[in-house]
Amino acid sequence: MNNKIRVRIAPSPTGFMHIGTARTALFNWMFAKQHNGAFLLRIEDTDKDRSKKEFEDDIIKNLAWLGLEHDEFYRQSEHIENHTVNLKKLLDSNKAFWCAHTIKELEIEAEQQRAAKEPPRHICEHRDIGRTDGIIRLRNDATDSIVINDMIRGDITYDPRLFGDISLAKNISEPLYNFVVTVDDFDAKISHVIRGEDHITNTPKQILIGRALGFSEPMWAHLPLLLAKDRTKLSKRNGGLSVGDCRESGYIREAIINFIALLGWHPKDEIGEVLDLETITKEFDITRAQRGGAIVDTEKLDWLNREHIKRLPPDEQIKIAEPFISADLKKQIESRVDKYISAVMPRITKLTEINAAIKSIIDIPEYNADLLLWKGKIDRIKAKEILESILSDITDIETADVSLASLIKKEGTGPVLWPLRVSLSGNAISPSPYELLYALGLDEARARVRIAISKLDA
RNA sequence: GGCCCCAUCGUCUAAUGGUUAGGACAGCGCUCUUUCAAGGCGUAAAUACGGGUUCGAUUCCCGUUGGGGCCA
Repeated sequence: MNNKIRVRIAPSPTGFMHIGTARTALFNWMFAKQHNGAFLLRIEDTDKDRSKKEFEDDIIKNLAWLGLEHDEFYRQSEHIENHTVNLKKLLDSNKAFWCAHTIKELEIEAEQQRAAKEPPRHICEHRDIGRTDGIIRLRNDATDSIVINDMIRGDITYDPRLFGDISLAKNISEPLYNFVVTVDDFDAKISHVIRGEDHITNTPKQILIGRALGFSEPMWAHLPLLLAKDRTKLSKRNGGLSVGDCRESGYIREAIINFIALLGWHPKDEIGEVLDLETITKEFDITRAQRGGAIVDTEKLDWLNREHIKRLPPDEQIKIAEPFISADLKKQIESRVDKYISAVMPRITKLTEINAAIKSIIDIPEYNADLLLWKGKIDRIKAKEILESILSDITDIETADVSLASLIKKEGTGPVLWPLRVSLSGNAISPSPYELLYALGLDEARARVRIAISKLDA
């Protein structure tokens, strides 16, 4: 099968994986899934000085965590011989040549062109002198317009004369970016190149290089960039979020996937915006992607995180929350960890808030007896009477809600639940009395009610 | 500096010649409720500007402005 869909992401391991990379990965992954194709991960590690194993590991780990598993993996550095072979091919066929101009000379030329408002390009007079030092360039004689047929943007036209002789490699074993990408993509039989808009200008050069090598041209799609608040390209410096940071600050994978999918693409109104990966993949259409850059604003991420947490089944909630609970706290609540998590989960935005939320239940503050009096509508005597009824009625946590229901029927909702809430939490603001009851357990709950009664006596 | 891309509420976006310019988040208000949150209901908020084309432009064309990217 020659026409199998094959896509890739090609991050360089020079920093922690940021959400822009994740978004490109997601769109590629979905495109592959939709067409029963393959999704490749290529680590662009040719820059030895800046590439680090740590970052490569981070990319692999977070891609997996997000659920965007790749079908094939390779490192660019492992393909160097292949780059050299192709470089030689070009040199031998006289399609490439050595340019021996010094960096200094090139800089001066660029400066002059700039001053004269000419396009910055180097048309080299070393083309046919047969030197074998300097850098390797492509002999660029193209005059016909190069048209990129972009799946998102339509036709983009370039005049190839504006590029001059494109640089390919520093030497026979040190190829440059555009050359490497072209060779690797062809080699991996990439059918569709889906990448960020920052690569649009590289595309015509890659097309030219591909043509010289006799390669078939892939389809192109250039995604809008993710922008920081100041509208510049999102990067580590201007507050760009890394996927690892998001995870550590308590965003769950479903929320992150949903959030980045909405940056540059939008589902039909009818199905809403809170969606899982499967649904997004089903609905996604690359040709309908947005063309303008998108500012990353985490307010919506917060909302999506809450929504997705709420949608998780209870046992799953416990599973994802547990790693966020500190060792000290775990020791303190031991066997009741699950119950505390369940009590607190529906009202938190990020998983990192869970420690504080649980602590606020455990550490009951000192409070004034008057707080027990619901909206001033019951007096101390009544409050005490109700709390004593609660104490005698609730003898089993499993049937607590039934006992409370009958008491509420007699006394009213507020008069019963308010003093109970305050007794159990010491606060006017807290999870519901029911949730507190289940979290604290019968013994602790009863102890707290007794304290409340004694306060009313005082 | 050259070339390329882009332009709808604060933000993410829908509407590919005919809509009271729609939705979501955030904001504000009301409401429900045992508190808070959530929920429900409501409200405010946008087609950058100027020319065309057309019976009719958010939509097509040109220009301006603005933003972004790549190159060196």
